Amino acid sequence: MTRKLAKSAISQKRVLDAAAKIFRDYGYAGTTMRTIADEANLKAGSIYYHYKSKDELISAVLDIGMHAVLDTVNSALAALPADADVRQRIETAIRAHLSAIIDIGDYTLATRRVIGQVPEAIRAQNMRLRDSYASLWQTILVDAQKRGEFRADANITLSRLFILGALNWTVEWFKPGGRTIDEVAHEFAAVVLDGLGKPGNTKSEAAPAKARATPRITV
Amino acid sequence: MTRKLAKSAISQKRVLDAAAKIFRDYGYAGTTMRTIADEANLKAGSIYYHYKSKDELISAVLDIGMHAVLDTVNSALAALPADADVRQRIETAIRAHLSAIIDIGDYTLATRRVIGQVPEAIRAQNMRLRDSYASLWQTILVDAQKRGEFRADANITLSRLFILGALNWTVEWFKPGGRTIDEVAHEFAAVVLDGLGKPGNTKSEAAPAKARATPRITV
DNA sequence: TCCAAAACCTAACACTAGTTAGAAAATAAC
DNA sequence: GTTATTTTCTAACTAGTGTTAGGTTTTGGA
Repeated sequence: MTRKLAKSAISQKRVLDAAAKIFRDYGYAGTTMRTIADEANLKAGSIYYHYKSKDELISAVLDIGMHAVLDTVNSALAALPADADVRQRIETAIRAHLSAIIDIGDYTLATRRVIGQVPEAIRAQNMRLRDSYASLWQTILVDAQKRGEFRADANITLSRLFILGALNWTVEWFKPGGRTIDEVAHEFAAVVLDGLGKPGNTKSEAAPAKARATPRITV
Repeated sequence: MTRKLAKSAISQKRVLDAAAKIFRDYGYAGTTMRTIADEANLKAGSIYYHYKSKDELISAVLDIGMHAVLDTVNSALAALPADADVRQRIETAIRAHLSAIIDIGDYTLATRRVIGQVPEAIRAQNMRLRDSYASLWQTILVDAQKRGEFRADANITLSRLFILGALNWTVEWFKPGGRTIDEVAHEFAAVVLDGLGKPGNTKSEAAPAKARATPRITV
């Protein structure tokens, strides 16, 4: 029956690339099949030969975007020597993450930008990947703490959320042509590992955190 | 002429509240005047008695949301004793920021969620406020560094972007009923000031950062 | 009670959305 | 070239968009 499988794959890729770019720029609801079609140099109706709905398109973009981050960070870590210390691991992971969400393509950018506005069903489907990625970081951090290279009282889960949040938000301000990714990654790693405070000046648990006279705002 | 100024303000507020909530849930393009109207218990056409366009609505929401963060953090800092140390200032600012974007209402949430997908003209208008807020943090951090309470080699601008990114991303994972804001703020402040590494183990500038054998990913 | 201003609603406008059926063009094996 | 298959386009449909003009109800002071 199927005598050929043709270059359908080529324009399917073209459509997907266009979709990623447009989703990134206009958000989920703001993206139009006709805009994607323009970008991919065909007509809106033709998209449906490759993808059977807008939701299937965004779904594909999200999967690719998430996998890109996961795979990039994973292989960057795998390429490290076995005896790499925490600082190397953290900075490498940060640099790989930033590279993925900034340089590798529009997929990761689109993913970070639209993940909050996509239909619930699609977001749920993307959750497994997000969880995998979270686990990757959690493992790095927990291991480091077990090996005694982190403060014993550090809350790893909250710290991970803090770090990944900062990394993800980078897409909102990073402009190519300014700072390099290496520069940013190095400074971020410094904050994560050393903090801003002067070494020796740390008194995390001894801080007068509970007995202050400041207003509690709303909470 | 104007014999009364009436409770127009009341339903104007009702419309605005509804708008904030819907914008937060569905994004800019995904939000419908009719959906907002439903939430505010009136018809779509009636919204135009209070606001003359959808853009004016989102604009109002953005302004309020941004002001809420700015004012909350500002007054929390002002309420601190004059001799408050860096740790107190940072933790207070973090707690106030988190309180604002999580508790004070849907406005800040909507602001954080849609700021990237709003028409350029509106985003530009909101920039002044964003810049003011950035300056506030920049001042705190620069002052601390001048007073010698921070590492001298810390890049304040990048650190500020790191911190604010992490704080802003909180809206993506924070669920009321789980961790308290105080808890999160305390741990975040600890990371910012002390880092995750063990005190005394810091070697930020002496780190073998440039001469590693790891792949540079794409960059 | 009256009445003008305020607040809201109805019904529609012009437009655009995602999607589809069927025709047309491009493609590749024979 | 012939022909079956793949790929694209055209043209439309329905549903929903922001917005508006004009009418209706509500409101509160006289």
